[in-house]
Amino acid sequence: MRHHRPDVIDQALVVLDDHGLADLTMRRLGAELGVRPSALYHHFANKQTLLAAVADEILARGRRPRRGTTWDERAVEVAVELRDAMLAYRDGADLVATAHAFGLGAATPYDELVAAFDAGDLPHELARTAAATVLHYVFGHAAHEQAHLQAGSAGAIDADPPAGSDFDLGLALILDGIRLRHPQDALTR
Amino acid sequence: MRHHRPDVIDQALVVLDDHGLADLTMRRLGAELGVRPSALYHHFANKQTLLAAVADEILARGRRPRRGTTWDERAVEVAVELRDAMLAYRDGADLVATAHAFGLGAATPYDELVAAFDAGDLPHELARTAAATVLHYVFGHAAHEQAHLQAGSAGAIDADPPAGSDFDLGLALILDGIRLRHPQDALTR
DNA sequence: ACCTGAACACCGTTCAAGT
DNA sequence: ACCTGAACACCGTTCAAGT
Repeated sequence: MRHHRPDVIDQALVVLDDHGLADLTMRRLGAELGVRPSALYHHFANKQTLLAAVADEILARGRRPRRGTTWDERAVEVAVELRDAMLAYRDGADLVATAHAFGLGAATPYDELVAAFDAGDLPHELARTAAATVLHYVFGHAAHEQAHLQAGSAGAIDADPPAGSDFDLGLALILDGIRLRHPQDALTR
Repeated sequence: MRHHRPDVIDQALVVLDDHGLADLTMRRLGAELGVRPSALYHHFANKQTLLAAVADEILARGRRPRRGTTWDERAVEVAVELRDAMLAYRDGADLVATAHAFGLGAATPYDELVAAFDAGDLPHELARTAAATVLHYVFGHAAHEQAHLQAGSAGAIDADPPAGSDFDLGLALILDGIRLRHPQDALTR
């Protein structure tokens, strides 16, 4: 059976969701495709590149229409969409955050956030910092929450209770900090 | 040569700083200690536990006296100390953040942040969310910055310019969001 | 208490060669 | 264009046995 790039990505998502990021190996992925591991290197230069493509696919599958009209509504939409997209796959947050840290893939959420803040007439440097701040928060919160979820089913971890939906509260808190620095309608809400 | 737990941790920090987290393997660490890899399992149950101990040591070495008097000054101090501690070792942010996500080690910064916010008479649930938000931001920002630093010397990564010291701006933004929810002196500054 | 020796069950990656 | 076969240079972990 001959495969193309998208087939490999699709199967990688299946392996990821069924067995987790640690078990998403080139050898296992090859096996599930009925192919030798070396065959994967025809489609991707290395594992890191493959993972970046998988991260992008996770974000693409989570994409949804924008409904908000104001700059802050749109920023929240981007953040929530990103979070939901990552949580839809096992270890999704870890995978997407790592790919982003490496500068590979997952650039669009950042760009969309910057665009939202730019549209809000924030000074551009503040828009970039605000976007990075929101992004780091969403990545960190999702990764932390997901680590605890997988800990529930497996062993390990004793720490604090599941983060649950204090996500919204933390996000609102950051957004308020941003609104405070908004030239016009500061805190008009 | 016979070693004790602290010797192993010290050498692990040397390997980490010299060669990075990816090269911090049980086999390499054993070799640098003049010992078989299996000997390390006398001191630590597994690699994850060892890494958690290394993360704690990084934080312990970065500890500094508290000077601030107000709750928000102390929160900033904790955040900056945490960031500086992680940046002091190669891949430090990645290591500490991962250990924290796994619920192993690195619990003190969170506890200290909660204590600071509690001292500020914030509702306790808000204090916990605020602490988690700051923590996620610090982890994310430091890990991202460090990934770009190591990218400068190695290959890969094309993305945005180094985050530099917009760290303070992002942190101030979050702190303002928290102050907004403060019962008394909201925005007294 | 701390370590060795030897094994088990894996990894990512390269590369000539096949169809 | 897509894949095989075979190899290279590694991993973490276990466990009986040594001192």
